[in-house]
Amino acid sequence: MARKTLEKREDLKLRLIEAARDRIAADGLSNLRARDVTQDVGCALGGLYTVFADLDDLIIHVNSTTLKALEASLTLAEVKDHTPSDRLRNLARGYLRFAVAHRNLWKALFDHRPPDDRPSPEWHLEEHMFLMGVIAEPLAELQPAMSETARAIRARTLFGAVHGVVSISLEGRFVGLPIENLERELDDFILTIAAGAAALRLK
Amino acid sequence: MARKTLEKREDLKLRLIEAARDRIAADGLSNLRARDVTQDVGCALGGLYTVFADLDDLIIHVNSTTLKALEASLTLAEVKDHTPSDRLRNLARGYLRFAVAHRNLWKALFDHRPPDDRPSPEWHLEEHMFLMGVIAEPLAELQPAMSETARAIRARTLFGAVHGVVSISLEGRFVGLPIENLERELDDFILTIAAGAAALRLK
DNA sequence: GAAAATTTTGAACGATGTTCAAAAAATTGG
DNA sequence: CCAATTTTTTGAACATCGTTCAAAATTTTC
Repeated sequence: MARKTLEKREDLKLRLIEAARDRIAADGLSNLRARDVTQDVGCALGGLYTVFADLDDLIIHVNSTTLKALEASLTLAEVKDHTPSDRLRNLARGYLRFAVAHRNLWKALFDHRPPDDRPSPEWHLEEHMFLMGVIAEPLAELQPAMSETARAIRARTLFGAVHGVVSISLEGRFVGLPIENLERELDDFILTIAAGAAALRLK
Repeated sequence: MARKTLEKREDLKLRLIEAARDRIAADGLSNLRARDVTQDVGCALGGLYTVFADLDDLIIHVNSTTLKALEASLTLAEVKDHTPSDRLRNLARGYLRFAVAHRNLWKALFDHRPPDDRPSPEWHLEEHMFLMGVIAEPLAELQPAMSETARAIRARTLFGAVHGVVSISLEGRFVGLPIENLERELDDFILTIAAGAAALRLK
């Protein structure tokens, strides 16, 4: 009956991910401790290493669930029959709101650096790609003349820009500045880019 | 003769900063070890704690020198009698080139997170402000109608965007993509923003 | 030059991720 | 059903950190 043990392993895995997620959400990634999560789920310290390669592996799995939640959040905000500019603005807003609502989990997505000799696995890197994908769509409408590969690069650039703006807004010392102001600033930023893209297209 | 001991302390401080900088530049911030830097300068392990509060304090001083180098690099690229759009593009290029040339030192600027109960000192936070300052200038030309405070926020937004674009370009898996392509992409991005700002100004 | 003050030292401490031999539990065979 | 065997789980032990602090080394004072 190998079935039962497999299920138990999978169950432990899920419970560890959930415990780690709760810990990160509450105290931040830098305060995550192997001893804490194993105690939370009621297994021995070594138990963690029977289902995960190491703590980084566990964190990657937490980040994976966070990415899925972000994906759900963003695709929900997607409305097909808006202008490309509106759609990009909604995506940026959705990203900002998710970051505000799940600050520590969102920060963990980018604060986590796997050790040099053990980079993130391919399957996790690919999970990041959907972010580029959802951006690439409205971008295709905005600049239809662009080649597929150029658009992929541009989508990455756009995501980097939005992420950078959200990051610097939420970290720094400007926290306390009302969310509405951040959102308006981000709206303006996206609007400027969309207007610029449109203007250059006409030239 | 308190003079001599003061000088020696100051000298140790400088040598530790230099050793730490070399270590970070060579192996990255995450591979910096107190035992390594103290061995490099030839003092005891505890010696570090006679001139710095802790390792974070030393890292902050390394980051301070990096910021000064970045400032020198960016102000050098500044040419007053260009169009605002050109000046912003030059700043962005300068930022990208600095990041590429001093990858690990540049990454340390943002990877370093002081512990929750010991945030970065005020003097170091203010060192970041010059980055906003150099951006605010060409921005003032581009959007003269904007209020001072709105422009400060916009400068921060713009820096966040450029930093985000450079970050995502240099990290991710796209490394290996020729610098020229990154630079062209960044140029286009800045150009788009400048064109958008100009277009919206006319409306 | 001896006593006092100061500086430097590095062994020791506490915290942390990780390992692995042994204990516990589950499976198998008769 | 029980004993033998395999598998799983355990947590003490280890290695590696940053940090401390009493003692040694040095410098200053008188």
